[in-house]
Amino acid sequence: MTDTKNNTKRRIIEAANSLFYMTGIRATSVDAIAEKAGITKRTLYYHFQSKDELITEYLSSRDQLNLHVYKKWFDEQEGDITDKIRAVFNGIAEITSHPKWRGCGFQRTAGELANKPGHPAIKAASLHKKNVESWLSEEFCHGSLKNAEVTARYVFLLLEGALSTMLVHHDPVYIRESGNAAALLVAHEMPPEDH
Amino acid sequence: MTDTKNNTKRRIIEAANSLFYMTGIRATSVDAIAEKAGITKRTLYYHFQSKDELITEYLSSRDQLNLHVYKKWFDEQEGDITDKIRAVFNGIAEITSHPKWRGCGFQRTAGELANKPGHPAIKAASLHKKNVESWLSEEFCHGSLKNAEVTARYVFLLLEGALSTMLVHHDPVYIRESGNAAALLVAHEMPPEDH
DNA sequence: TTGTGTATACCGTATAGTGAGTGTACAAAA
DNA sequence: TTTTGTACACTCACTATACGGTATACACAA
Repeated sequence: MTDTKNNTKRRIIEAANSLFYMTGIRATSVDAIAEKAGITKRTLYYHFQSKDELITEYLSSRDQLNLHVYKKWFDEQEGDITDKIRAVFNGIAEITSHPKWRGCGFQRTAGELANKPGHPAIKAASLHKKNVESWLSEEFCHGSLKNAEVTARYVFLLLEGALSTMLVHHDPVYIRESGNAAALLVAHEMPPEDH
Repeated sequence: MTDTKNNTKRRIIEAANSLFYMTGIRATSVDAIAEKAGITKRTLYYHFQSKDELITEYLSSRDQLNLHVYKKWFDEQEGDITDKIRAVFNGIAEITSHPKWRGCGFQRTAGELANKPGHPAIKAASLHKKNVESWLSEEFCHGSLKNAEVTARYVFLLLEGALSTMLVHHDPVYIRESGNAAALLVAHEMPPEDH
């Protein structure tokens, strides 16, 4: 049945998501994923052609989910754009402080696959990051920022810097300070009546 | 002879450096390192207790080397601090555009070892990043910047963002724009007579 | 000077386990 | 009857590390 198929496939991706993220791509065996999904390895290979394909689908499945979290923090914050941007960084500071946080899955996967240029999973990571930047750019346009695109890129770069620094230092202060820098750059481009 | 010992040890670290960086930590076998160093695996284990120890020494050996490159770009650039900072980002844009560039080794190693909190190699990565930030802070102090420490952190975060973004997108434009943002934040803190 | 003990530096060969991916068979659904 | 989804048992290559053993060099006692 197609329904069963999708269900099994979803369970596999869920198991892959959890293990790839917590343990790392290379350190996670296909056996472990199959076991966690409650199926045989042979069944996994019925649904996916290879481990590489599974890696790619894992990352792709995270794209909109992660983006949605950022959007929620942004939208639910009262105030002007600097307040909303700060809210995103504060949100990140909070979730990355959780002991189960293991860095940005997209960055880490791209890092592990750095020896395989052109790997589809790297493209999935690239796409996700482009989506984050585009979203920022749109919000800044709607907010009538002067150099919306460039500013979005600055904020995006600070976001990436905050994430990768958190992975190394495990100190959320860096994320909040990154948010300060972002707010500063955004305020610099705000129309006069808002500031 | 101690001389021979150091020589062998250095050769091992050199081989480890090359393979760990190009291929990744987990994807590199101890066998491959021994072979590249031209020794037996038994000899490698005579000089190093474990693969983990080798990983740690590999990263530690890169700390001052990488920092020195940044310093050189900074020192050799004529002009004010914004010019010098831009020179650092331009230098990074150049080397990261080389086809053999595989991302920041410290970030990538921290990413691969994310499932082993407290791993000595992660501490080595953390130390290196602290050294980069401290160096920036010192330079900004000597340059009489107003909020030297905070500004150094901002620039550091942009640097990390530039490196991790380059790993995902392979587009050096991001690095130059990151340099623009850094220059902007630095200019904002410069004493009036210089600006 | 000669002999003996000990540390250094190295090699070749196991070993116990894990890795991704397959061949074949069986059951249920279409 | 054919297709679809699943399982068991397997291959073969690789992996970190352990073990047993050897050649050289130097220190000190006879």
